[in-house]
Amino acid sequence: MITNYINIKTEYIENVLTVKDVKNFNLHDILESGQCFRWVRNKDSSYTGMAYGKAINITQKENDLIFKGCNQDDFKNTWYRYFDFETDYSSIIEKLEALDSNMKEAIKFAPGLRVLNQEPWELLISYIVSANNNIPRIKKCINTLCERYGEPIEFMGETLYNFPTPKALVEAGEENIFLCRVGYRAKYIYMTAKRYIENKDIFNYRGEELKKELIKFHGVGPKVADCVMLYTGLSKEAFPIDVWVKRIMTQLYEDKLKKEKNIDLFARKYFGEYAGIAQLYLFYYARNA
DNA sequence: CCACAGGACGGCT
DNA sequence: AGCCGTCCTGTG
Repeated sequence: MITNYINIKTEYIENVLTVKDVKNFNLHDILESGQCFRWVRNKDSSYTGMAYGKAINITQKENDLIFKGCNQDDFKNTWYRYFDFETDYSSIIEKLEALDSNMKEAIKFAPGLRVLNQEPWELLISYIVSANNNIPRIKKCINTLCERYGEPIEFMGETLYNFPTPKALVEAGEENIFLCRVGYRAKYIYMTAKRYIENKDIFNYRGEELKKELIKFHGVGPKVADCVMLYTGLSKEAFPIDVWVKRIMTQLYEDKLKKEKNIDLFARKYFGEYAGIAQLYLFYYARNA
């Protein structure tokens, strides 16, 4: 069974869905780019993970993506958007490459990167955990929270876990959250879960208004707010600035930054509506090149 | 044992 | 408004 979507086409046989001839898509780079923390790489190089309550196993073979344990509705309703297939990266790359040779080089290093559309609540907590923390430990903390307070799901002979609900974290309490080795962030996580239950509608906001609302949560500053906005797909203009991005931006755009010393403002003017995508290329390039 | 890495907070000026 | 000590854990 063949189905045509905007930008891609898929083939479906017995719970295996193949996306054919993908362009600007590298599964490994996308899932190891620091924007998500819960995907597990298997020995056969496939990735297993969950989002929006659905478990999946994905393998990339050249320009084909093989989704195991995926029916056509799951792909249409969840994974098509999760992997941002609705966005035409070729045209965005063309625009960014036209800006300068720095962008050209960063994109050339990992042209298969994409910004995922992840779940807002999960990202809010995940990026509170990420503050003042490194990626292996962030993953460990989040996995522990999921194993202890998330709903278990059986998938291809193993047990996966949904991300804990706000209610589950409130019921766990600050002391038990602390035992997941999140350190002083336990208080932030607990308070955020409580506040989120009262303010579930915040993700109806967009842009600067959403950022202002996000920063009202304890443990959420400008960087965390930008990450949540970008990696949920709620704002592709958000430009999260961590030490790596700050380092590479001051290095690559030294002259241009003399006029506009606020990196965030400069980036949003310079990269425009795709600042967030530019950030991902630069971040990955700065960390791995 | 110590130094360091990683953002937000809160108290200070 | 900006500066800076503190928070916790893992690694070298």
